[in-house]
Amino acid sequence: MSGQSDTYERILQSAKDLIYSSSYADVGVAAICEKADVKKGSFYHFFPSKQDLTLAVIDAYYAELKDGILDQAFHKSLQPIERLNKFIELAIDMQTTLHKQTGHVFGCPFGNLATEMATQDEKIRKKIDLQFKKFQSLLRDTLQEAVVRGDMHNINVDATAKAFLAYFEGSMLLAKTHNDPQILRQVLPAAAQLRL
Amino acid sequence: MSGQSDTYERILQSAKDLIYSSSYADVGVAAICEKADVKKGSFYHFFPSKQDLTLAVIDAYYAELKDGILDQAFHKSLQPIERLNKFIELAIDMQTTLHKQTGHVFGCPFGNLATEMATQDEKIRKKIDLQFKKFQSLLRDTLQEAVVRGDMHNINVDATAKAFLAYFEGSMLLAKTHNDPQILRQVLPAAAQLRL
DNA sequence: ACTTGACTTGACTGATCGGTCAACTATAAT
DNA sequence: ATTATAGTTGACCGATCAGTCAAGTCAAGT
Repeated sequence: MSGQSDTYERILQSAKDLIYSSSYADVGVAAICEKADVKKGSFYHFFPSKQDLTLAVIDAYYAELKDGILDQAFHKSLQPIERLNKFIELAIDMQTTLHKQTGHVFGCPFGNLATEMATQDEKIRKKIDLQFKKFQSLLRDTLQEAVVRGDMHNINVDATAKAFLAYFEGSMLLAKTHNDPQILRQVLPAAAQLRL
Repeated sequence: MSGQSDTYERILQSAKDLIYSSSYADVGVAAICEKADVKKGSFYHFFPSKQDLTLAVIDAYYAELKDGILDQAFHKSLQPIERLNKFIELAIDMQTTLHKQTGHVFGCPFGNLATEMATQDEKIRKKIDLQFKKFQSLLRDTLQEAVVRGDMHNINVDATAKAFLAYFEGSMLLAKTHNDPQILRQVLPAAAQLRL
């Protein structure tokens, strides 16, 4: 009744954490099984392939993002531009917390996976592309609401949403490459000022 | 006299192309050797490890970028802001050409490698971070020149340079994820308008 | 002629890769 | 009690991984 089996969830969780903190190619099925305390045979009972697991991981990424950040930041009680600022703030906090705990800036799970897999696995690329589109819609709607309220004039909401996401992903990459979340505090807030 | 040996260069070239078009983990030493028509023993005569090869590949990336784009775009005959626009234009052209030839948008070689390796290999992370810093200096100097000329006022040239690079890298990632260079034409030109 | 050192070759290592499979257990419906 | 189904287990597959090594070629220096 309550969702999938325990084993399934443990595999998914382990894969999500391991792939996020390193990469798709570097995390083997054996490592995922060990972390989940599951034998390889059980793994292939629930997932036909490593690719299928990864597709499920992408959904798990989005669910986690939604529960952890999106629902808070894009709450209707906030004014549209405040939502963008809240999202930026929460994203910085999360990367900062992770950095304190692990010593690493891991960046965006979607961006990481897309960078590695986009030219290698069409199914995975398309699925991440879809998540990006979902988030862009959220941004576009928020920007449109700001326009209606009179907070913005003469902007292309679609292009501005894309620009926001691009700037966000690039900032994450810079912080990851420098392994310093402070970079985010310096550049990321400007994302909410973007106007195309 | 004329640089390194032929074998060395062939290994470096093959590795550069293969890693750029897929990833570090996915490209094995065997594949690099086969493409370079070199036996594995010879590979390890020139490179102590795959990591050392990758460090050399990063330098090769920058050399190619310099010869192919930077020297043209940041030529002194252009006004500072024109240099930024020229860089953007050349980068779009290159990704568009590659897409026509291969059917894929590969994005930025530094961004790709950094995303994959930053949390896994400290030497590689630091080396890519250094290339980013070099490019940021180029941007900062260009922006400073624009300020001196009176084309920009009251901007933080250092933060703006970082923002430019972040926006650039994120745009590349979006184009790669969507496998469509048109995205670059829509969002990338706005990079030259960034002001922090 | 002899030595040196750069370079090449191919066979090899142990470990790990993603994935398979037959046998086994536990649960629940009939 | 019997059967069917879901889930588990551990051994196993061929391929590939990064890296090693002894033996050899070859050209330059003496």
